[in-house]
Amino acid sequence: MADIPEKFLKPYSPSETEGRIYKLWEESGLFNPDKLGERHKEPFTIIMPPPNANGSLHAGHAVFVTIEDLIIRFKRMQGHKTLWLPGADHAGFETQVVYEKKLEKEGRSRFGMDPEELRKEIMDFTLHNKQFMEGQLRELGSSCDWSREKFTLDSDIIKTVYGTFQKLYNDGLVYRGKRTVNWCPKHQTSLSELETESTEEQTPFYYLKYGPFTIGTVRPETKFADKYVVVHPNDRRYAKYKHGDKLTVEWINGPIEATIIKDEAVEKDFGTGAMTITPAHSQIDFEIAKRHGLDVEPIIDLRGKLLPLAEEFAGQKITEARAKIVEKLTAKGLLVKTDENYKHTIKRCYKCLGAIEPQVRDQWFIKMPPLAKPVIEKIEKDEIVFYPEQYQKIMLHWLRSIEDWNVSRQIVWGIPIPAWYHEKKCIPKPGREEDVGKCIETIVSLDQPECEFCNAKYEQDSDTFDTWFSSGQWPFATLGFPDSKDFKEFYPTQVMETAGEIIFFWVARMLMLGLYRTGKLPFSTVYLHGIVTAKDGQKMSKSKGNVISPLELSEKYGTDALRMALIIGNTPGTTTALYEEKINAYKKFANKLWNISRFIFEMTPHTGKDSELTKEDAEKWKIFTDLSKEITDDLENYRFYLAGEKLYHYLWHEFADKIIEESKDILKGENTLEKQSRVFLLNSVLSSSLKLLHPFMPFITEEIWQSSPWKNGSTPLMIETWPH
RNA sequence: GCGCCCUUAGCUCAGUUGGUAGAGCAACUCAUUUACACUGAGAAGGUCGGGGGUUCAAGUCCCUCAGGGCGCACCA
Repeated sequence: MADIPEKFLKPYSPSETEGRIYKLWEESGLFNPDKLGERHKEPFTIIMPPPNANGSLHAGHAVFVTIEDLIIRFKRMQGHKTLWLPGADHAGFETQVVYEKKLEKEGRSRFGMDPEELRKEIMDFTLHNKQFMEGQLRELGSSCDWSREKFTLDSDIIKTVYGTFQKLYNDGLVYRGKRTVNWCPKHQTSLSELETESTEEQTPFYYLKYGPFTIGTVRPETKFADKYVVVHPNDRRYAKYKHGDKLTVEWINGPIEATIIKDEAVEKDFGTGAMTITPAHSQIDFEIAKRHGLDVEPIIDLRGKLLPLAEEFAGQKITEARAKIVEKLTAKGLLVKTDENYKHTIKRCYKCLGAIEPQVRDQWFIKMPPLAKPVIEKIEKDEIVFYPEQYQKIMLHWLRSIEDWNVSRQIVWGIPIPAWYHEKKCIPKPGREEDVGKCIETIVSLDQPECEFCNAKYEQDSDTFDTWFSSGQWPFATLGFPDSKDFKEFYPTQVMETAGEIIFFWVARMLMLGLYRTGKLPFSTVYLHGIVTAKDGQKMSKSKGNVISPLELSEKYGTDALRMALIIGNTPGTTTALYEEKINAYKKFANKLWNISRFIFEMTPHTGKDSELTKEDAEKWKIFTDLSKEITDDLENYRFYLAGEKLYHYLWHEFADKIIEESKDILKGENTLEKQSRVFLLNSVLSSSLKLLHPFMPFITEEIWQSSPWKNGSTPLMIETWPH
């Protein structure tokens, strides 16, 4: 019997342990790859997906922290020079929406506020949350290098982002132009395709008399100024009309001169095969208008209200105006019939689920096909490994049908677009009178440009970048592209681990922008975890009231138990249910491990010397080392769920239930050789098991290690050598 | 429309290149000052969604049907 620390006489207490252990790691400096010893040569890098600094961490964050920390701890023990670079995301639109809700509660609104004032307020809010979030990452055991932490609004990040925009502009891959954008009338900004979602709805489909034509529409409220009627060039029903023919028709607010347009975009079999177009509020109509040089007249303002063109309906919200307009159409005898069973999909803002109102606006776009092409080629050559592998196909499918990306947002919370526009007034500088008209209207530049020819000023674009434009450059921007030591040493990184949900938003953009800017793909492995759901498989959401906070769980059951619950049963890409019974099971496991250690420390005074194993013990050792190899192999191949389960099963039902139970008789017995062999076996299995288990349950394994007789000076378990 | 995935024990899910089904939880029967009740022992539970094919051998590969989920794009 040996004396053991008193704490082993009580059940394992995470709350008395975790803070102390984290401090021990952090003070050792070993999260920083530069502080790791000689053994750690080959770099292994993970760039953390920066959590949004606008709230608490949720279960999804806990998953990424657990998986990434697991990989990093495993690689660190194997002897890699590991860098896990943490960050925080200003999360442009997301944060602005969160902040707007806060303003709303306070009875305030962002509209009418001074943009600079608003920006400052959101910055304070974000920085406060950022600090809070960092504390939570620590509680979850993150062994990331805090000395290299980055924020998406750091000046060096912005500089890199501007550099990329400038390069895209110089290469002709950026353009500014009038195009139909997804406009959210509530949030007063345009959105990318990814930021909208479609819902199917049943909407009345109206057939309206438009002169000799009958046209179909679901949106009579946009039709006031419709002066083009479009039919397919091969439609025999309308063969007697020629492209460009004009005729006067009686319309909603009186007679209107209509022009006939023939365009192949019209489906002959849909409706009557004839439609009028509203180019200002429909992408397809806009494209038709562009092809034929037609007028584009706005009908709806940015708040979703009808413009003066609508005469008596002006100022009304489109949703309210529709019924009244239909009433008027009916009264005028223009309504032919209504199909009440028509189903179509409409786009909605992914945040407020309000209907998107297409608007034609001047916006910045990035040409995506040229950026996607080289990435597609690399993926086809298997230069990236996807876990789960079906995401390779999903990614290729998306990249092959990619569309240009609207990167300008009409919100203040973000990185301002470095574009400058020439003032309207233009008085030539003395002596440059003959250069009138040569002034460059738009300049992309970091600094305020000066006009060569006149005294006019350049004003900066008031829009900001889509957050994902800057996040898409995160791996090389955080490492100090292009010249820093870190960039040269740690780029390209090894693994990108993130939520499957943001594969297009983020992963695809990082691949494209990373390859474009640095010539190399930013990572060689993509691991995508699924959504964490409640026990019944329902998505966690505040409105359902089934959200469970990872920090509360970690306080109640211990971080290690939470981590195990998040790893085991969590295969890449699939949803994982997280619930208290499951976490509790691993809390019990932590205690089991605690008592295994207590038994061994108490009953088997460690001699510090290797002993010869009996034939029986050698067999047991062989079984363990085989398992250890299997676990290493599982971890190398990202099968964390399997490795975790195997360790759990072995330690509890083999080591504790069988080996330790039978050891009781051996240790009480008289056979010295058998006893020495068994003492050596128990110590060896436990010390190696703690190492194997450390990436999964870092706190308790480190705590036990610190009390163990085989501890190597002050070296934490965190950098002990991985068992071979 | 285009694409991806799922269906295995009551529940949640594993099952890596085809070798004859596993874990956790729940439920059942015992044990009860044990390193640990945050426990142990034991037993029970599945024709692997249906059908067909390839094979000596299929939960695993191919085809097909049914049910479910997801992504992308859509005609006013």
